[in-house]
Amino acid sequence: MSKFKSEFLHTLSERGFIHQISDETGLDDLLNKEIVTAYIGYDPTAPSLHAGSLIQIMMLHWFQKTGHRPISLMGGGTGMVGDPSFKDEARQLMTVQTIEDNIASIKRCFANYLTYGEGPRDALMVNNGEWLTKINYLEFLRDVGRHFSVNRMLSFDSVKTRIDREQSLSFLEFNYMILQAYDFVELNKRYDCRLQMGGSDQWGNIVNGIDLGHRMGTPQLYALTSPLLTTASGAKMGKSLSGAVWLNADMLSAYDFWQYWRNTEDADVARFLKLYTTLPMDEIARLSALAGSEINEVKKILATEVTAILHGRAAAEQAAETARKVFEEGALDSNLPTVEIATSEIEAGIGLLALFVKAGLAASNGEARRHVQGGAVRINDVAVSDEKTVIGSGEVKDGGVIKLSLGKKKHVLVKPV
RNA sequence: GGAAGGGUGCCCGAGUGGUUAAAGGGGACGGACUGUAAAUCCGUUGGCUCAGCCUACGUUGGUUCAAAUCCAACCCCUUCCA
Repeated sequence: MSKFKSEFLHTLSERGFIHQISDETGLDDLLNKEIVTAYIGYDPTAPSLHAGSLIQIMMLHWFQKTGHRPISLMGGGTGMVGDPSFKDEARQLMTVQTIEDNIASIKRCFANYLTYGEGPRDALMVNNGEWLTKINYLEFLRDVGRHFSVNRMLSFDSVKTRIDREQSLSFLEFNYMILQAYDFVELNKRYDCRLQMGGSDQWGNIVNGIDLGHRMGTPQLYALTSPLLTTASGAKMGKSLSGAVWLNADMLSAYDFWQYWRNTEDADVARFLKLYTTLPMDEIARLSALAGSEINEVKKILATEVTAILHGRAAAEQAAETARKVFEEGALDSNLPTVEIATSEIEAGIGLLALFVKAGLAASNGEARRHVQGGAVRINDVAVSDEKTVIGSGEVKDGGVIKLSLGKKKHVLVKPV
């Protein structure tokens, strides 16, 4: 039983997306009455978003699916400042070029979750650099700045971490929340945007936008935040065996993405099915009831469903099949991540350590050496304990590849070309 | 501009002349056990041509047989004063 009338809030509520809403009843009524426009902002701090942002993207997805118009806002302007919220220390400033490149790269993954276009319910891709870069400082201070109380801004939890740690909070960063508040007002003027969503760490920034709206004469604006997601054991979402779980395929293969979800903790499976897949709730309820060895099958479904939305159904099933061959049959599958290397190098013989570095399985010879000493290294599924081993063409198997394994889970094929 | 405190490895944090590639913790990675899970236990966690060598404690110089540790200048941060 949901207390919400609107399909959107009902869906988000039953799937566990909601942390806080500024005015539940007001927002519910509005959503029930008309097509609403909402936005979520993404700062271009890297060339790709990672799994930590996925929950936000899914919110926009459901927003559109339940009949409303989502805006994905690229922080081309705010990215030049850097959000200090809950950060221990200042971020490195990015160059304008980096920001632009990152935006171009980030944009690509959104099309898998949202339908963009010109229709009333089609999603919009907007860059706040459009208006932020044109701001005239004095005008801005007089029109917008006068509505902000520094006393109040200093009291926000989001900046307290910084203050408490006696880390410098520069004036530049301090302005971030003003710019984000202004974004909300600007998006209201331009697109009649009424709702801003985000992670719970964004609450202060969003509420600031609502306040600014009041003072600058917008209609009532609303805030909705999602819980800050950690895994059951407390780790932040989006980190994996080897770094961030990127959404862009050129930074993380569909196979590795699938693996990330396959390795979900038992305690997280039900929650993740609701948040990250679009499977119907009754199906999720059925899957969540499974336990013991069956939960492993559910994890595969989770992995395949999440991967299918991002990388396409075919790629997801391919990843599942590759994993099945590798883990359940111990076989070699040509769809494992592959690294090409010159045939001449193999024929001449290449040191084991150097090969692992080339394959991206180790950052340095020393790290590779330690892995060998730790007994983690296998070549063609045969454990290797001598770090001085030289790999030659004799190691190339039928498929024309050499299989390198680090631990039980990381496998890379080396292909001479 | 003045005064005081501070800048140590991925992060936190000990270390005030030699036995310090730097305690301890966290994180990460590997191994064992399992179910490609969690928990637990064990190991690793600067680089290299690895029983040896090189580089490292904000930066640059200096003192010394020997410096993260002492001195000088500079840079940056915090707090208070102007």
